Amino acid sequence: MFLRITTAPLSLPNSLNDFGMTSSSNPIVSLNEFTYKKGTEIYGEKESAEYVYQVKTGAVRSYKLLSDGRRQIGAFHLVGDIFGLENGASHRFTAEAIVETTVRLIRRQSLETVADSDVMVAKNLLCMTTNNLQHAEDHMLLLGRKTSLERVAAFLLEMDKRIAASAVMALPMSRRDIADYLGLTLETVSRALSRLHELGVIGFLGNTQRQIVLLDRQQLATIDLQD
Amino acid sequence: MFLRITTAPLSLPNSLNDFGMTSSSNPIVSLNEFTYKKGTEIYGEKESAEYVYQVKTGAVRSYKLLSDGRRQIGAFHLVGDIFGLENGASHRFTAEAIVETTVRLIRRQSLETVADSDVMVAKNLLCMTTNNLQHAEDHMLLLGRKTSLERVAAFLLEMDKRIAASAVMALPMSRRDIADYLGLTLETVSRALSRLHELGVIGFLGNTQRQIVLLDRQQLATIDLQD
DNA sequence: CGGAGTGTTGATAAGAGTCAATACTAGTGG
DNA sequence: CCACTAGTATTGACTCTTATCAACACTCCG
Repeated sequence: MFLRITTAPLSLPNSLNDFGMTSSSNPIVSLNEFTYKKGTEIYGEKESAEYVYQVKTGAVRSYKLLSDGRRQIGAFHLVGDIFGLENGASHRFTAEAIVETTVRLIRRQSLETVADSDVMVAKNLLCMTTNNLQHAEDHMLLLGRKTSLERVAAFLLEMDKRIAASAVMALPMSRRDIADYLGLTLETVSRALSRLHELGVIGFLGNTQRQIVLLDRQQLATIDLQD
Repeated sequence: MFLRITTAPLSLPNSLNDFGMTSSSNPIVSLNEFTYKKGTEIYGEKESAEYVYQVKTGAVRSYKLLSDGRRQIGAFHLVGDIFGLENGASHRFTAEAIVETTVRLIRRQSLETVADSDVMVAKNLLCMTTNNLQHAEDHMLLLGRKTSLERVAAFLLEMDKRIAASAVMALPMSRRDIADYLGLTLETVSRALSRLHELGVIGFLGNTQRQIVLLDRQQLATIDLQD
């Protein structure tokens, strides 16, 4: 197997805090780390949801498949993001590591137990679910009504908000991943990026095609029509 | 104004129960009814969310608009459905009555107050939000990856589950509404329905085009590829 | 260096959109 | 009650965006 198991330090970093747990409210929640190689599955659709995950390093894609192989990526999970949070017992997406990825694991059951008594934790669960819902709602508008250029512009702006360490954005995902996120083909994504390049809105850095510089955020925002 | 205001009977019907409230847990939550005429707005996007709603009779569409008028309907709310539940302070959709519609109103604040103390209510809020999330996730797959025929088939099956009083389904919404829900044009929806009619999968009842009979659910499910 | 994986670009096809004509339905008022 | 009208639905002809198929280029590894 490709898994490397390590025990987390006892001084909690920030994952439990993200659920609104204070050090006093819950002393011991199983907290481990796993590392997944590029392209490996973290969990499958309809598998029982035993853990909730937080990305420590790397990037993850969550997707659904139709029976003939068509794929729709519902979300990308980047460093710090929590994913795999389901209310029912089973996962509604398949999650895969896009690149080598280390995640923190929280047992779902321990989380639920705490939520039963701690209203603060319960509220945070609701808040996180609501954020996911809001993202899905915005994405429905993109998938249902935006043109290919608008979709790619929206994608770049979203990633800029979430990744941009500096002016340059290092995308972990391939053109195919972007296409399956935006409901397009990889060729259409490539053409849209070329077009934005011609227009002087974005630039490519170095010799890789995944390092993108946003030269004109203003114009990108104009291309991506807002609601 | 088009509003008719009535006070609800003191014996709670089922709306508060839907939030997990027992008669003992909370005696008084403001509970009123409003009636909206066909086509009128119940609330607008970005308006502050003062109430949560439950459809008593009628039907509601929730949608987002792009600046140039393109519309994406995120959900239809039918009898019994609760909508307008936002975590943030403001609505993320515009809600309109599709036909004359009566709703029950619950003050958002009173709901929040109860949720702070009553874990049961908080859990029900989470559960409802999760159901909305699940619907949005499934709809992303439809919008991103399904063909027009698959979308219309999926729509009919969804409505069949939710409306079908008998074998016949009386759709409250127009072809345009269906189109904006499925990310298509009304012409494409009409053609898909005609095609399903030719194929003997559905039938039209009486002299209206909105009464549809599902003649072959099996084949409909085959057309709508599942994940 | 070689080969697999990834990305770009071009030619063509197909599905859905647009525009337009017509039919059907429901609501209005004489 | 019927005729008129506005709104809604269907269908056809044509266009356009995006998908598909294919060739080629680049990059990252071993």
